[in-house]
Amino acid sequence: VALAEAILVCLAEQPLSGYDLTKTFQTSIGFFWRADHQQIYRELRRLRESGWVHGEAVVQSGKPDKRVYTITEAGRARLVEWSRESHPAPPVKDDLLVTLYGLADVDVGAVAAQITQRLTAHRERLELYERIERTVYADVDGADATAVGRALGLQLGLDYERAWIHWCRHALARLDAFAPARDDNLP
Amino acid sequence: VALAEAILVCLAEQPLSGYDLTKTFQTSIGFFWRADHQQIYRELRRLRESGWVHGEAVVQSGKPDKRVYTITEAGRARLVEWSRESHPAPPVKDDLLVTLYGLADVDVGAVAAQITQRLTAHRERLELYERIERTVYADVDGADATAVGRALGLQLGLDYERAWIHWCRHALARLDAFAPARDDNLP
DNA sequence: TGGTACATGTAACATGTTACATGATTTG
DNA sequence: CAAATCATGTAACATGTTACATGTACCA
Repeated sequence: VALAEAILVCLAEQPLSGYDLTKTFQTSIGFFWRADHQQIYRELRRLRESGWVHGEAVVQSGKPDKRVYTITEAGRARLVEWSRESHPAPPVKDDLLVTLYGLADVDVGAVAAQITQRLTAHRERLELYERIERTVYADVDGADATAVGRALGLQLGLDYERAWIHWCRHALARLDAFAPARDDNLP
Repeated sequence: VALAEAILVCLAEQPLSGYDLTKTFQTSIGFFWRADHQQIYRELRRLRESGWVHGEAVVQSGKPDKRVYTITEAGRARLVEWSRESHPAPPVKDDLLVTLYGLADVDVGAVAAQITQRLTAHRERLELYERIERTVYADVDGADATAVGRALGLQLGLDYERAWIHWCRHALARLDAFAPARDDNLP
């Protein structure tokens, strides 16, 4: 039920087309909530029906026409209301942890290889966040709500990636002692 | 596509009924993959059709009859195959972070209150994990695959909860400086 | 000539959630 | 006497994923 509100959050900042939203959901807000264009177009239809956004066709030359969506007053009200509702921590759901749980019945070498993959991915993600930290949030401090909120989001990302990196290293050491790694496990 | 395999992991250890599985998915494996009874019964039907499990009706006296599921050889093979596939990190999806992203357009006090709620929940979860650590995994060290896998899962849980607790405290301090807390924000 | 960016959608399917449905036994 | 536990399921709906579908403009 939160894709609707995530879209409203984006539109509260500025009017955007479905295409623009799709890109936003791959980067900025995408760090906290993922959605692809199919979901976004479907949800925009509903938001229109609910009266939380309205769309205007914009004719462009050289490019296909687009439909730019703007949040309505009802949409803004909905957003504030939603922020007051309860948002419990989403449960962890992770295949890798399931393979670990069933380690006796799976390929231990393959699991270790997967953890190595994760380690790389988390390191890359951390570097990305550190770059963002240096470039975007280098100065802001006593700033506006948006800056504070995003700096906190970034901080969580940094903490999160560091915790995972730490764990991956620990897990690899542990698994390696248990079943020494061979390099032929990867597909 | 992983609920099927999560069920197979459980059944690889021991035969279980749908009801038993439901309970397992609320605790042990439930820390890594959540599912309710509706999903489990639906999936068991498919697993039966795929030939990965077979179920036997067990007549009980005093209690309703039950259907106990056992993993087949094909099921075990599937599990090993699955463990060799790629398991990329699941994307973060969290309402609270969306409210933070849109902090300028929501109720800041309510967001702070939500973070307080989270802090409490993560502390409780951490205590639970620490209890499990003391009681269940106090001794095991050079042990079998299952023990190693579960100890690693537990370690991740501990790291994860600690990272969140750390962040919640930081976030509350930051938000408090920005917009001093009032106690009337909760519903 | 092929790839990427722009731009919007539908259809089918898989997965997850909420509600409904039934009924015995045990525990407080 | 009410609630929880045991035990299994269906139905409807919401959400997420994969594939299909179309067409222009620009760049190498």
